[in-house]
Amino acid sequence: MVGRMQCSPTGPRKGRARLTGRTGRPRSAAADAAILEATRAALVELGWGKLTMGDVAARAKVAKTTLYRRWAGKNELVLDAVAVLFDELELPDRGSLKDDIEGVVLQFAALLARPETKTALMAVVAESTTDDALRTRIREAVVERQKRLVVQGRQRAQRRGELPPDGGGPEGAAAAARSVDLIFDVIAGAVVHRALVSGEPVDAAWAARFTTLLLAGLRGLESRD
Amino acid sequence: MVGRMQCSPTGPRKGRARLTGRTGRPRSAAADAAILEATRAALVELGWGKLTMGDVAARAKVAKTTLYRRWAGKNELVLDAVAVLFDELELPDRGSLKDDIEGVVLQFAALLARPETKTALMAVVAESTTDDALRTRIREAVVERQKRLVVQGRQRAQRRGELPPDGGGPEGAAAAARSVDLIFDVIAGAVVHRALVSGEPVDAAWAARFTTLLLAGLRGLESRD
DNA sequence: GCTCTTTCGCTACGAGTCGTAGCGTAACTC
DNA sequence: GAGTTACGCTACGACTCGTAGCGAAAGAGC
Repeated sequence: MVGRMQCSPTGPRKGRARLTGRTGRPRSAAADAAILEATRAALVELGWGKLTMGDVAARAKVAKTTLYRRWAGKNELVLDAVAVLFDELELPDRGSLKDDIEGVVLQFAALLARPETKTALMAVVAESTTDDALRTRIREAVVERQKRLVVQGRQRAQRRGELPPDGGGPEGAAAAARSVDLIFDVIAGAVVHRALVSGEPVDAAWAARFTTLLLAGLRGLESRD
Repeated sequence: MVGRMQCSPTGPRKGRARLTGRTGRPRSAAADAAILEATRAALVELGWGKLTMGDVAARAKVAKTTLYRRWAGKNELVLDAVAVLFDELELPDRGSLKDDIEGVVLQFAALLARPETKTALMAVVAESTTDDALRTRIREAVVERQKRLVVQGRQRAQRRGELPPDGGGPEGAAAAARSVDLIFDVIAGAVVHRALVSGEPVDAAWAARFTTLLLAGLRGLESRD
């Protein structure tokens, strides 16, 4: 729920918000769900370019004005509609760093194979190049949240002894953060580029080759850093 | 000139086309240049989302109908307008594979830092997910043409002895082609992701770290492939 | 020169989308 | 019950799209 304009849909209140709860008719949580679902359906059928606010409203069976009361525009709506899909990504423990990476690469590829995610992700990123607020939202809703997978995989590999532990002190923490950022960009970037720009399949064979490359690089990088 | 509808702008004819040359008033090459330049200017000022065909026509001082006579729509026009920028990329020989890669990474980053390229590239790729013809054009006009940089860098490194030579026979050639594809997706993907999705700068320090990672991976990959 | 062919600029048009305003009604809090 | 907010609906001006039709311009072929 990144692009919501005000707040407080119907549902359980948190903390002292119960006391300061706003009066009046609450927003329908069901409408929210219907709108986001309708947005995803419209993305599948029409793609980003031909998707219109009026069409989404009709699918969700809400008034067009209700859409504009909650989201500033198409960008924010679509971002919210697809951001939740990225939270489904997980990092199952397959016993080795190589298998962990291959697993997450294939999972990510499956997500990007869905028509609603691929058309929406690229389009929203494109719009974010001329909209700073949108860029911030993308970072919060997608980028930063998925870095957890890299952090998690790295910790596991360090526990297994496959990678050296972080250096001590603030310096070591900064170096570790830089490594996480770099690895994240390499993995996500390579998969996205292969799938959407090159337009070729991210299958098990490619994932294996990519992982081999990355793993060799990781050992070289970590041993000297 | 990928998205042109028919052909033959004013200019020197090639081969026997001189004899079979069509009669009638030729298309204005100056108008072509003005339109593409106007498109880039509009991209800078408005970004993909707010760019309109009417606006481009006004900037280029041509009639809107002239635009539609040459390009099917916004997608094709913008692709042609930015594709030429990618041809400026070169691979200067800096003496070592590491320096060559760092150089091309920084060059690519500088290209992606330009507002017209970043907003256009992502948007056109997004549209291509629901338009097969457009996807093919992107591959021809951008992707395949830039793979030359990888091929070139690889050959240089092999000549220097920094990488092992390709294996013999059709099998070796296929493996080499797969390697080129993989490396291309990793380099281009990582830089694009860092610059546009993560939204952080691709500076010399990042390029050095990335190159170190890739280089270690390359040696590991090539030695066993 | 002349004719033929194609492109050009211009105007006008219906269709579709945008985002908002206004209104009466529904839902919930105190 | 009073107060407040969300909702559905309609209508609207502004804008963009992509096309059609016209007369004029620019070159090719004779």
